[in-house]
Amino acid sequence: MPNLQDEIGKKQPFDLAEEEAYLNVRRTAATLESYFGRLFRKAGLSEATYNVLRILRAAGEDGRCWGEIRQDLVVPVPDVTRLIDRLEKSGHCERQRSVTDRRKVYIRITKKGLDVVNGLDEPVRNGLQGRLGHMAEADLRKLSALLERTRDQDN
Amino acid sequence: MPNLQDEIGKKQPFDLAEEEAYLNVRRTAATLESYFGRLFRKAGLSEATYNVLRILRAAGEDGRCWGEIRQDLVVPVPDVTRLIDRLEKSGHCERQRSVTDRRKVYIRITKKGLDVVNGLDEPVRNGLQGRLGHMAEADLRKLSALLERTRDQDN
DNA sequence: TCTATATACTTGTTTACACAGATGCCTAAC
DNA sequence: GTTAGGCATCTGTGTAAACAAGTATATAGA
Repeated sequence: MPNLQDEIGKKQPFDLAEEEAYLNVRRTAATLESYFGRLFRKAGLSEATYNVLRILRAAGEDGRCWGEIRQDLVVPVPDVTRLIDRLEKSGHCERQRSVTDRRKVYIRITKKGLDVVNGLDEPVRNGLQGRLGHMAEADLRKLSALLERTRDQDN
Repeated sequence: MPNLQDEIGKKQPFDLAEEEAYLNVRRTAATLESYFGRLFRKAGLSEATYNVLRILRAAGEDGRCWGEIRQDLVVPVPDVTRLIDRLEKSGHCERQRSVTDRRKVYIRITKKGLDVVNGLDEPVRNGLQGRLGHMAEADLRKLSALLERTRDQDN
């Protein structure tokens, strides 16, 4: 039963519910990121590159262009170009300039990239269930709903 | 009403409640991090250095040593040494080797550092209320409780 | 058609992160 | 008092993030 107040050795309870929520979000994210980051690294990926490969897998043969990938990313990344540079260099994806609009570059996943993401499906699913599966589905949905409300005030 | 499924252009709804929760946590954290990161950068700090300064402010005159700071950080940072190097270089804190145990290094906040953190109290509070204040306190506490449960299965 | 502006992406550069291994100091057993 | 082992912190090195500025292509108005 890790309570944040104890975890970080805080003396007084949180006065502001907003602050408590903020810190809990950040800490939980860091915990999950650390776990899945290790998992991805074993496969030679970072969380960001893994997510790009998932986007490319979903896009299929058509591929997806720079700006779309940038939009799709759950956690925004400022430097998508070099992230794709790395994936291309390691053979997980390939670039192809659009013929209709030569500014655009379409990116497709390769066989190698597909194999890597597919191979991660089961570990990821197991990881999710191992770390979050102890909670009832209703509580998880409730959590998601509250987090979405947290983002209502965007900018 | 930003729904994650729409935000990232996902076609099908999430099959796994765990995955939905995971992605929501990550995205919400990134959103908050981005907002407060900008706020801290205006004052010449990163989120990590700001948090260290808060820890040092709470420690007062006694200061706090490397390992304690590392423990206290809400979001773990592997390289606390150079983080403190930077804070020392910019004059926000100072090191002092312990006399009783010369392995330990106590770090104290300086006047300059104190001024910077104090000056951020109000903007941070405003930011928290601006971004999360639209939610009822009960919902925020509920959110915190659910997030803490998320971390029950640790490691 | 020529130019201005917007769009899509790339490159440069500085700074920070991440991991492994090294150093210096303390504690306690022999 | 000497040595073994552990602890607290630092350093080296490669990789990635962050921010700003640049290039090439397209679009739209005079």
